[in-house]
Amino acid sequence: MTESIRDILASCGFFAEVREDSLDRLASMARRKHYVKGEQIFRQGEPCPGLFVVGAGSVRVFKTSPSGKEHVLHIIGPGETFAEVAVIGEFPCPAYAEAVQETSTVLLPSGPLIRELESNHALCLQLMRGMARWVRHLVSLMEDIVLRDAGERLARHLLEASAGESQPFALSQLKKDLASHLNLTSETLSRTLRRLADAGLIEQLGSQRLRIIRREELQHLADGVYPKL
Amino acid sequence: MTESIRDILASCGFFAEVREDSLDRLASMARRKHYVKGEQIFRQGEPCPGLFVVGAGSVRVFKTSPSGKEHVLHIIGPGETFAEVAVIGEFPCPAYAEAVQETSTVLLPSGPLIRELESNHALCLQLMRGMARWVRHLVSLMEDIVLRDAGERLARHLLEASAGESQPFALSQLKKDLASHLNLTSETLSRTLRRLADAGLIEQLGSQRLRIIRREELQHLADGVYPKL
DNA sequence: AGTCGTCCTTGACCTAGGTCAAGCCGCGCA
DNA sequence: TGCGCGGCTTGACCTAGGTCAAGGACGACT
Repeated sequence: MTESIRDILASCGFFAEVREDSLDRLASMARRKHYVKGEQIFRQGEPCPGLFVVGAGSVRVFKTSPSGKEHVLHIIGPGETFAEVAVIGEFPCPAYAEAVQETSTVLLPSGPLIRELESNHALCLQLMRGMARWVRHLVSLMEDIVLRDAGERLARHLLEASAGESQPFALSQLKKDLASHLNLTSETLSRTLRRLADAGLIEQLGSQRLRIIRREELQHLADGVYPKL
Repeated sequence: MTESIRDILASCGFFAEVREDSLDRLASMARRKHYVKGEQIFRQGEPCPGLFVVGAGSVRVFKTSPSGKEHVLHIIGPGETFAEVAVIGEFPCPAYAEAVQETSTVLLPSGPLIRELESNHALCLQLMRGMARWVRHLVSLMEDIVLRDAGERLARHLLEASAGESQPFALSQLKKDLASHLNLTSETLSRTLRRLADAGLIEQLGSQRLRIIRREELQHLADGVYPKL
């Protein structure tokens, strides 16, 4: 819990290949920020304070519509970062961020970080690759939302979240947040899980854990080959 | 039409701040590629040939679902680039690309470009900023699709496409492609345009041009404040 | 001028998924 | 040990937008 700034930065993929001395420089410009459950980290439209690295806890990044609906873009866990895009593009926060639980982060303030980027080529390359991954993820999320129905979307998500193995695993977020991420209501998510369970493709173990029983068929469903349900 | 490779690169925002000598290096590694109307440029899943810069014409970048539906991510016009993300992330083409019309492009092959990036800091910064913009655009498209209804989506698109002024302007793409981009069917797009026209917010001039009449109200509609239609 | 091939428009109908309402479950707290 | 509250489930109903089908407009060839 009381990891040092250095430790948290080092645990983050973005800074994996950065040289020791520049890691020190980054650490010296960084501040720790701590948030209680439900606390707002920043609001859409605010100037972006900098790049956040999560040390412990998790953060919900989401957008809202005028009518009050919200869409969670991403849940960020330990070792992951957020707001990097706004820092680099130097535009205001494009979304809201809020702590799901008690969360500790490291903040690399925009100004110094941008200056560091001007001179630190390795860091620049890293961030660029990180952003490329983020774009790919976004595009694939969009693809899901636009091209697939609820069942296919959910199947794809479960396959990815289960990380390959057929052991029971925990959803890394509340069902309602997962539903929002997949652009579903929690009611529909609930019903869809039920159908998968009834068809014997998965098994629900309590409300946060589940197990994939017939990975093969779930994969077919995700690919849209399966005769639906 | 027969602009030089240099000219096309120079016309592209990405390379605006790149020094003369590295622009020369880039030009020397580049090849021209020319496509006829409807020709495939690359297919999803193929290794990415490199970064494309459009000189003339336009390119449709889209994804398809197993069931055959397609979603156009972006229409790329002169001076714009595509496939940069795949080059930088070194993953396969994440979508299909196809020439909408007769199109000429410059291709900067992946290998040499990546090597150039390793040593060219200015180029690296440029590409990073370009990607940040692309992420912002993607997020805002997603926001539209997920949080807004057909009317709001269309209103937002029109306001953006009209580039501020109240002059008549041309849609930069076929209506069916625009519909797909906004995740609508062309039927719904047609009906929605009709409603806007009936309400006197816009005027349709032929099938590719239109004019915004009551920008104010269109803006309200886009913002979701307007009492719908 | 005629014919074909796109694209666009319009109408009638349908359905995936959202909305609303009720009840249940599980956990933290007194 | 009971209470309250947030999250989850289920059912009944509704609607935005998709699907299907039938023209209409317009340009590119012959």
